[in-house]
Amino acid sequence: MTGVCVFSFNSLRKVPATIYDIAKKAGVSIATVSRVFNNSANVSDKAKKKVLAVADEMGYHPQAFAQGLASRKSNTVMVVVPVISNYFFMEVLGGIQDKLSQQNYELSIFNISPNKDIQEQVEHVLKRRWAEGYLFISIHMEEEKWENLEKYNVPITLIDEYFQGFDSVSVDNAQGAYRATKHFLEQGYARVAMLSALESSKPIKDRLKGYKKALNEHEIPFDNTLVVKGDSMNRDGFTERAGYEAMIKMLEMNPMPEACLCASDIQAVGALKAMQDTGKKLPIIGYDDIELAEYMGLSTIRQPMRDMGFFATQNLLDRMNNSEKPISQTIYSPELTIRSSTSVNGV
Amino acid sequence: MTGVCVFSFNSLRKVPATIYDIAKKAGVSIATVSRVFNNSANVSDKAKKKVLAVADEMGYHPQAFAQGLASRKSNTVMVVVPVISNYFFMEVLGGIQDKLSQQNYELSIFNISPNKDIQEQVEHVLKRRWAEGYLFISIHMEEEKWENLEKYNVPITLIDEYFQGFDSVSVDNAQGAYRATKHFLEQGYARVAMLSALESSKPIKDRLKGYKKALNEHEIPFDNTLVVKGDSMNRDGFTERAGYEAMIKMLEMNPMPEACLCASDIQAVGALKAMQDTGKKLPIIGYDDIELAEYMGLSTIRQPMRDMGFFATQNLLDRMNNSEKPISQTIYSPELTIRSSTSVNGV
DNA sequence: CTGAAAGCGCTTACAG
DNA sequence: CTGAAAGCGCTTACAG
Repeated sequence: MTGVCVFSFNSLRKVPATIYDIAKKAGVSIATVSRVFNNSANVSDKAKKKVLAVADEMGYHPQAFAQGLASRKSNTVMVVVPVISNYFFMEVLGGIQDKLSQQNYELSIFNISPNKDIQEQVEHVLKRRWAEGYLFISIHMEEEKWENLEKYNVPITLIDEYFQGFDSVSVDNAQGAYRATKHFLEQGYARVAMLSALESSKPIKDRLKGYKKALNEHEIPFDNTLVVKGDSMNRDGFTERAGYEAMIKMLEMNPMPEACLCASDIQAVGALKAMQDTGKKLPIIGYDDIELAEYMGLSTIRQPMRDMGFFATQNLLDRMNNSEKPISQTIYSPELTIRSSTSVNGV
Repeated sequence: MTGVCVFSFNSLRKVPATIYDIAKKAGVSIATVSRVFNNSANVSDKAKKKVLAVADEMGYHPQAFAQGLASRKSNTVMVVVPVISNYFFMEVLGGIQDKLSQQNYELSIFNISPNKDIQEQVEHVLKRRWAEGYLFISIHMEEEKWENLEKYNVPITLIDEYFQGFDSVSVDNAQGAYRATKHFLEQGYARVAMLSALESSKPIKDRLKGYKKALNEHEIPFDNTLVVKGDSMNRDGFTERAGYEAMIKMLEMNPMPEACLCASDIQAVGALKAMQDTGKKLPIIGYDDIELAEYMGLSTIRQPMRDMGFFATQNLLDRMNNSEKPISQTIYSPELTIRSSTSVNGV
């Protein structure tokens, strides 16, 4: 019954070695073992080798939580997001990882539930002191609520949101919508529609401003009926489905809009499908420039999502190392990329 | 200079309250405070209220690391992935979050770097004992290496990988490719191509098997030239670009393949673009059924990514609560979803 | 229901 | 270069 023996042997080894075990076996003090693993201070080569050998043999490695408590450093960066499964976050996360992988930090993710009070959840997270620094992606709150977070005195960088008390990295949403609308108006289209999403969401609010501004410059009165959204409102309406629904509505209008600016590429994909299904067509511009956009011939407003994640993380790490660093507000300017979806022949 | 006063006041509060501060101020022992926050045991209503009031006033909340060390529970689930910014992982992650948000666990993410030794990285992560349970997504290793992990005696669930020593949740890749190929063959196509990716990647290997099996059943000899991949190999070639490149190659073949099975929807998107750019066309089937597929009219092999994440997490939590639970291997059967990309008229 | 006390596994001045 | 010792902020039997 060798199998059983092996098993019980494993069971005995269940309790992992601690720094004491290593110290004893290596014939040194725990302080020395600790120093070796922090490859800090000056430890004799001999001691170091011995410790490493014993540690390897016993499969020892310092336990993160004990280290964290004793050193008062968690070595963790926490990303706080509203929903995880979303193109924008995925790209931003990619950038965050690119930066973080160069360092030696753990990455934790905290999902803000849309059903509970945001501020409460955020404060709860901060109070636990799980991480040394926080990246908030697309978390939108009123000024006073952000202000209220300053007292935690912990490094925070905002992505896709702005508040003067914290470092932030965002894109000028109004500018993006303005450029897209302007483009259409300059092409001679007058009835330019906006394929929208949840009105109360921050990006929509800002983009609506840019849309109106462009109309205004061309002395075209704002027409509320030209701002259309779908009925499906999961993910605040930033989905293929919602885009499809909205475009169907537009195509049924009489007269039809002449051109359309979409709140996201993903909605634009739905919109393209709607045009295809109905056989009707109008030029559209997306928003984001996700990787797919190029392959779908979708004209779009480019947001440098990956760069934003990378840069924000760099910024956060800088602040973690130097809390006196002046607060920086970085605002990217989105660019219009023209592809086939804006041409008269369509896709 | 009120502003300055407020600031210095905040600075003084920099050191967060501990359980001792709360205990003293509430006139109870630290044990009682601890009990209140673990809403465990029996604490008198009076004491509870008092503690909670004081804690709220001082902005106190137990510190995660200290709790973790003392209780020997990290309350964390760690997801180990090769790349973070990828459609498949994003969807699986979504499922994981769906499940985890019902519980009270932290989510950590560890990125395996493709440049370093996988096993080493994995072992390092386990040794740190950061999490109570681990979800490995698309991490592929040889049997012995997985075996070697058993000694850590920690709950692990594999997603998109199989090893008999751990719980696993995967999809039958051979089966998926088999079904897609079979579909084409039954339609009467003989020269069915496979738009591939990095040959050494596990899913590609398995899918190639299914592809061959179907050919074999129809007594069609395997033709290596019909297995084509792109030149861009980032993300192992599972990108729009690689799909585009591969399809261009196929369309230049003489004679052209009659139909094509793609290794992922994202590659299929690139392939569609290639067909459009060249004006040539052949029926294709994707793989994954990402949300976009429906809107692009892409026929595809459906993998229940979100479900897999959800189910795997449930499985992991179960094991964390009961290490005696028998090992379970869950294998999903992928289904073929027919849309317009397989019809003769194309998309 | 409650408290005193030991312990979780490390780090880090301090003294040598 | 090295060790003894205090401390990080909690949890949890144990005894009452």
